[in-house]
Amino acid sequence: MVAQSARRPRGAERGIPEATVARLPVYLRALVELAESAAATVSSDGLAAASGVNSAKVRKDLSHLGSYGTRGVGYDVQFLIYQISRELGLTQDWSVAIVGLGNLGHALANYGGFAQRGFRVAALVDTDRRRVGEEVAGVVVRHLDDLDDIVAEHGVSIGVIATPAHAAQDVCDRLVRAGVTSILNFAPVVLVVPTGVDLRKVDLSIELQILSFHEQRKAGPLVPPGDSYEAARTPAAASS
Amino acid sequence: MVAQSARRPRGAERGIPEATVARLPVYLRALVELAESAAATVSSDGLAAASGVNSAKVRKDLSHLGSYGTRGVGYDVQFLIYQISRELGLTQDWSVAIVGLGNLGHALANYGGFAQRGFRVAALVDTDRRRVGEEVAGVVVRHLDDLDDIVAEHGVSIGVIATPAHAAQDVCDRLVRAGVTSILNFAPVVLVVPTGVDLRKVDLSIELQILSFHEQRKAGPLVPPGDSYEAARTPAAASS
DNA sequence: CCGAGTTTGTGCATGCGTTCACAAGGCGTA
DNA sequence: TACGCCTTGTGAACGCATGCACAAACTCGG
Repeated sequence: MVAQSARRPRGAERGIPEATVARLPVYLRALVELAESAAATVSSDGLAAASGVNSAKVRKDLSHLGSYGTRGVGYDVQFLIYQISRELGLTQDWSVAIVGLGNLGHALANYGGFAQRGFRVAALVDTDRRRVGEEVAGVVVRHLDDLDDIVAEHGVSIGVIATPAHAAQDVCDRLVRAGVTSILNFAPVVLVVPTGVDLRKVDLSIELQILSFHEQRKAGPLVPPGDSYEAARTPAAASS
Repeated sequence: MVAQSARRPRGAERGIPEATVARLPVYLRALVELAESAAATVSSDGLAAASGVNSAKVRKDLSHLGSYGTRGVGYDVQFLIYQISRELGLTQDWSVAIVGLGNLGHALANYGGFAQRGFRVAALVDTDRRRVGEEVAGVVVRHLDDLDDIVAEHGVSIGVIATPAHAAQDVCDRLVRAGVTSILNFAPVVLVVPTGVDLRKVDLSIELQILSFHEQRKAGPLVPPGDSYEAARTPAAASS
């Protein structure tokens, strides 16, 4: 799903599986909670319970970072928090630009979870002249045409796209041209990026459709497979 | 990630792989766009390009639904739209309740992408007495304590949790008790649900952390692995 | 009716991710 | 120091997903 990131053929050294990377933030959150309840160490079983996975997975995941546990004891909570933070690149701050200030863009700009992890919302960008100049979450909204300057000024490396679908690819291209190398896309559209740029997507409507699939299975399908197409020429999804 | 959903040991018949289910909504969106540009048929290559995957995957995915293509021609766009919609359960409407009307809850309530796919935002729920009674996106906000009635009234089967983390598990329990069997969680916390309830999560902060990991790799790690822990006893992540 | 061109459907090989199960290793107590 | 207890780290087996490559099957033109 994500682009590449240099092949690293040598052994286990330095090659962390993508599935593991996706779980590290979950462990990190669980560990921070444990630290708050004054726990000094935690076993793979304990961390597994707090993260909603099984303990074998926890141990294998953590083993990719190095041998940071102590047999018979567990893992030092503070030390593990530091190691995971470092591995995820959270020991430095990242500047984020959010493009598109509709409902979702506003929500993201005000979302507290970003700043907590070292992500600074450095810039807000829109094309609507009425929104430009306005202040949202303490940041002044600027125009998309100034993107190159904005990215350079703040050293933005991560861009968040919260525009309507039809504008997303253009915004994406502009972000890439301005020098942004990681993009998080909320627009319901497939984006194309050049090699070297990482792209992740969050699609609210797709999540609901997956739930719908399983929900239907629970009740048993109402329509027998393959049938009754002619009786319903206009399917549920009719517009873009 | 999702709970279970009855084992179906028999052959290829009726057992659609989870990875395929996750891609069907993407195909569906691409097909609807193709239909708008008046295309009658599409090849696996064409659909693959529009969906950002490769054509072998498209063919294998679609083969799980049945043999709906014509060799030498491709797939009938309208027919495929209908078949995927039916498989995903989108030929019926689903009632959705959104709990928590902060910035994100508002954004979700106003998000047009839901209604388009047959998801009706039937109810908005909050605990803040000042918000109860208010109208958002044409729906009156009601109190969490009335959840049982609300779910029963509207036949809600899907719940969306957009509350702060500390309230999420309680809200989740209440939803389950009221009869909701599918839950989409936006709160940054690991939820526990009984067997038979499907749970999916969207975590904005985790997505950024994954991007951060890859971003760091591009530049080369600033801190040599395993070192300098003592110099930085307070990691980036310090609060919940 | 035939042959060239096109595109599906799928068997097979490969790789990644998960899980089991256990040896290796560290701690505490006597 | 020695022994028993606990937990990590990992080898190995398994299962799922991906992608290749090709036979089967359909269309169209002559």
